[in-house]
Amino acid sequence: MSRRSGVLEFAVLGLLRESPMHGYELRKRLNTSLGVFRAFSYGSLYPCLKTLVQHGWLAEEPGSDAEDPRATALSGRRARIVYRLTAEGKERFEELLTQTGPDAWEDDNFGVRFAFFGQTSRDVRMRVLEGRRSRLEERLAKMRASLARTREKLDDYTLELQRHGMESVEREVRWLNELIESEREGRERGTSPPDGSGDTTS
Amino acid sequence: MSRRSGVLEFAVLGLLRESPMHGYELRKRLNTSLGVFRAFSYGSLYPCLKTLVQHGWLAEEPGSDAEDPRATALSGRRARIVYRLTAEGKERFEELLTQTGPDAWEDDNFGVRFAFFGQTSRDVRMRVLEGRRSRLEERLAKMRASLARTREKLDDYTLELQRHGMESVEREVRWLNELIESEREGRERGTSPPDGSGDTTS
DNA sequence: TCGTTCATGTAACGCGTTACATGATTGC
DNA sequence: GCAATCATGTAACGCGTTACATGAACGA
Repeated sequence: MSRRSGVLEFAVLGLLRESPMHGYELRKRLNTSLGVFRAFSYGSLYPCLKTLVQHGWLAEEPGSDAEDPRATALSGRRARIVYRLTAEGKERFEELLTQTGPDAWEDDNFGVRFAFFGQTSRDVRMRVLEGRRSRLEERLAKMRASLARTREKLDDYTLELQRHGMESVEREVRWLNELIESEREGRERGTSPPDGSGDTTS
Repeated sequence: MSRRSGVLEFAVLGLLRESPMHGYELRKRLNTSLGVFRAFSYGSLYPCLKTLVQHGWLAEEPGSDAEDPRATALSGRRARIVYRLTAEGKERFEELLTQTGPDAWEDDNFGVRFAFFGQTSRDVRMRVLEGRRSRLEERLAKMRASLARTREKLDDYTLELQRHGMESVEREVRWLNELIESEREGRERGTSPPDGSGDTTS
């Protein structure tokens, strides 16, 4: 077996849930819709697609003017392979959506998770948001403690760096608070996030 | 050969420049002074130390007695190996400091770079800061373009995510502007960013 | 004496990239 | 016809982690 990726698997399943696509297109979407944060390469994508097919979560479909991609490939003509999410694939995606990971799976890949909130039920959204918030706050506590211990020993640049780092984390916590709040005041539908205007405290 | 790490190498050389240390101690420093951002494990550290010794950039010392008061403050333990930066190591570090990398070496590891600004000359600091700023602005341009192209097709959560991402980047650009400004108004010395005072090195 | 922290190290794996190889389609 | 882009794929490497193994000293 190979490539039990995690993020990539999740993202692929999520994108294909909206509509079938071939690999090339898929990669472009990964780098625009989601990919402001993450940029995957073909070297990751194609092997991943293969294993997903092997698991039965995706099905290959012939491209537009060919019947069987493999057969046409042998006859010297390259057709694109369009991937479609199977019923099992849908289940799998659902499972991954719900999964409030045992590890830091939600931490590094929070962005990707968030990108699929439109597909997610409200209570899972809440769980993910609150989970991230609490981890960030934990981290913040550590930073503060560490800073209190070593403040005098650090030079000014290091100090400024830490200050800026903490500020960023604090800012994200506030952002999460807003999101959680706006989830809480009843938006059952998968749309309409907080508010259009980005006002943030300074 | 193994482990031509980059960041880790840089960080180790930089920390050892201040004072000799053994691996265990080194790792702790990596996870406090710098390590709010990066946390290295022994599995990376020890092999790295070995190759640095092979290159002649570090020298191993028996590490018991009182030649150096700081490194041996807790002496009496197991035969730990204290690493000291050689003259060649100092050169190497200098070289890495100056190196305005051909790749994204400055991008992912900007934090670590910044942490050693105290050791860095003002013009190099400027180059690094401006380099990062321009890369962030470039990225910002891409995000804006991509957003303009696909705005209608994205659901609200994705949109909010991108908005927040851009805001963060914009914020960092402003931070960099302040830093650059404060470098520009004549701080020839190796220290004294925004607030605080004091001088540690050079 | 027994668990914890200190201290050093290795092997295997994870997750992804770059570089390479191949061929088809489009546009000038 | 020839370059650029579309499209798929593999092999090798990069950079780091976790899990494991070892052992000395400290504290209760």
